[in-house]
Amino acid sequence: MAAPERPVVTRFAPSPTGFLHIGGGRTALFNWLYARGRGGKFLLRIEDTDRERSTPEATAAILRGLTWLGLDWDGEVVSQFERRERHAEVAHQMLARGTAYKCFSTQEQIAAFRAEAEARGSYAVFQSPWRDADPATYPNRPYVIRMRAPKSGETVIEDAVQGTVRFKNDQLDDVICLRSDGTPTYMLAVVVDDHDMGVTHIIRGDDHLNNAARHKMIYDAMDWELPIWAHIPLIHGPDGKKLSKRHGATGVEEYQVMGYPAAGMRNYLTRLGWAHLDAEIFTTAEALQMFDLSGIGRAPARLDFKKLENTCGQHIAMTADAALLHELEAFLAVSSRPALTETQRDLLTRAMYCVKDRAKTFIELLDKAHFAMISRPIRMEAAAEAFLDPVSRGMLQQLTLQLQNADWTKSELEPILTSTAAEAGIGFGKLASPLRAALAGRTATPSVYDMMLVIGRDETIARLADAALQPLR
RNA sequence: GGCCCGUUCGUCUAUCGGUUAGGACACCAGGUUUUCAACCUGGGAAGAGGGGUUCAACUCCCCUACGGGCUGCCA
Repeated sequence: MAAPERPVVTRFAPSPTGFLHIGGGRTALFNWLYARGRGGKFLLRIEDTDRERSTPEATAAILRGLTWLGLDWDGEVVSQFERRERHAEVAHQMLARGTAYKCFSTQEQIAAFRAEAEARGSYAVFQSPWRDADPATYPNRPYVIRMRAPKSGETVIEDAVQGTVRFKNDQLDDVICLRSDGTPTYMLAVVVDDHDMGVTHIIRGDDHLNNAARHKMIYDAMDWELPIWAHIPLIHGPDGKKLSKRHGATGVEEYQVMGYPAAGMRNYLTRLGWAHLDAEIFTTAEALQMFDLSGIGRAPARLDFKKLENTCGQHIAMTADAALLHELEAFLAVSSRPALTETQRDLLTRAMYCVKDRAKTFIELLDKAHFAMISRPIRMEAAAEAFLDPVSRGMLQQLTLQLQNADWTKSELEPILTSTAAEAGIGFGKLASPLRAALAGRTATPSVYDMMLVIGRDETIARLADAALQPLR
């Protein structure tokens, strides 16, 4: 076990082969929470050693995704590819220490070995004939550097999530550390980088649990201090299968475009596969206080969009108006929607109090605030127009007269509306519906009082007049 | 095939040998109501199956079933 007083250093190490996957985002979040909650460092390394599949566009997309989620990293982004000399250096150190050896077996020979084993019905791991060969017999052709792994006994991983996991060493082959072209493999590169970067806690997907045994052997071969491993289960789709495109959005940025607030995403993702008693809705500051490896579950969790929406809705409701407006404008930009005009921004600010506790996404927020964003003459939906029959129009005209000199407060408006309805001998709903139609051109809106207060007296009276003049169909 | 991991309401989960198995989302019913929501009240809903260990098992052990991962000169 590592010394507990070592300052915490975590890292996120994605391969730049596409956008930031939602599962990767959660892995990054867990690492970030763990480090930041303990005054530690959170590092970012791009595992770009696969030159065929790695692209700068993917790296940029990953950085954007992390930034949107609010996961800031310490120091420069590390490129694994740029550290290849160092990896090769370590491979040669292993050679010098005798914990690795040169293997001259060709890929054809290895493939033939596997094919033969499979034909016999056995699945033996490849045993290099060069492991104990006399250097005098080395041929003059390219070779790989393989780790000299222990052949008997077992390798034990103490995992903070999975517990004690034991691997029989005869199940593990001598992993290749350096390819025949002199480039490092993932197996070597991760260990060297994590060691050099001082990573103390490796929180990653449990698809790497098996690899941890091989990683440990490399740490041991170099006499390096072991990190704490925490292998977390992957996220699955609603049907319990591995999350894929057919489940809908898999990229973090897609969620941004769908209008989910980052704080809600963080909350939801934190709770997905992690729990602290009954904590459900919390701020990031609270999450930093609570988050711990011991709260991580061992079973894969399924994405539940309904719960995501609920969580996001609660975050929108509890976010301060100014911050909400700021994030909304960022949303408009990334979702290629028109930016707010000065007037719209002003009206939206005034409308925020009556729309934010009903919206689950920024798209819904905008929709609820529709009445405040439009300008005359407003477009009238057919269902709304249906409320503007001659009788209702007469009533609205009556109402307009009363509004001319009213104080524009809810306590003043309320008796005016109720008495207008009472004098007409109808329920309040019969007045509210045409009024709503006249004010918003829709049938579903915030309360008529809120709308009137937000748009003000002049605009209210103007819209009522427009409605009265609207040609009957 | 081998190795490794997992399995509590539909979903996310609490429980860390003794609970009427709790909460949240979702769902259903009722209430409130000027629309949509929101909100309030109530309700149904779970320990994969089988063996052990124990006075006592969701909790510990084993087997089976099912799901997932690894088994590359990919990461």
